[in-house]
This record gives sequence, structure tokens and C-alpha cells, in this order.
Amino acid sequence: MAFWLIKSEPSGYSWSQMVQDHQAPWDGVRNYQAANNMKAMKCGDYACFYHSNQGREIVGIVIVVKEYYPDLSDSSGRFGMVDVQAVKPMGIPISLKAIKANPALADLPLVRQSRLSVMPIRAHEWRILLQMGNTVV
DNA sequence: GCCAACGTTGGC
DNA sequence: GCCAACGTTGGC
Repeated sequence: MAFWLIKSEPSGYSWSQMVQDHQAPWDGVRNYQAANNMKAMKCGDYACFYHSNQGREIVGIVIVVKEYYPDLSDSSGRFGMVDVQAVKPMGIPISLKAIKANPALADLPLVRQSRLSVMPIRAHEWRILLQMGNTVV
């Protein structure tokens, strides 16, 4: 099982919308590195749902329920997407500030490569994040 | 609102 | 194939 973090601007697609939809295609990614990360996702993998720009915090957990398939909204045909399902909100949202303040999380692409919108998280980092978020999955 | 980082496009 | 110009993302 692998762990991931996916970003969304709440003004575009928020966690509350994710909860309301329960399941949603993660479409609109137009970056090869992010797309390659989605290609590596397997059903049953967990991901943090992060609010970029406004909020700047991890607000919930989702699970991958459909593996990489073509994103029909991409007219070039180059990019795909996965489907994710809402699992639960974080007990305590984890702010970017708190993540940056934790030396154990300094290698997260969220910190190192702020523009990447889909990124892997290592198992030990995942454990730390869930602990910080007072969340059990 | 600004700007750093970085990806993409297109001329050569 | 290089690189300048430009666009986008996202933190601050």
C-alpha cells in the first residue's frame, strides 16, 4: 500500500464538495510528474486531501477506488486521472506551517516542490501526519 | 498583489 | 536541440 497527497484549491473543488460527492474523478491534472504519480496509484491507496492557496492545510483523507484511466477533459489525450472516495476529515487540519515546522517532514514535496499537485508520501511520514491530525484510518 | 519556481511553447 | 519568452501555480 502506498500513500499520497493531492492538492485542490477550495475555490475550485473543496473538501466539503468531495464529501458531498463521496466519489469523484481527479481530473484536470496537466503535469507529467503529477500524472506519473497518479499512474502509480493502486486501488486501496490512501491520500491526504490538501487545500492549496486558501486554507493551506490537509483537511481530509481519501482512498483510490479507480486506477489511472484517460481524462476525457484533456483534448490532447495525453493525461489521465484516478477516482477517489472521501474517507474521513482530519480530526485536526494540518497546516502547511505545522508541516514546515516539523523537521521529520522536511523532505515532503509539499515543502520542497510547492507546485507539484500530486505527490507520494512515505510510510513514516504518513504515520506522522495522521498523528498530527489526530486521525486514525 | 508580488514573485519564485518551473513547465511549455516556438523561433532559430 | 537550445533558449528566450511567456504562462501557471501557489506561498507569502
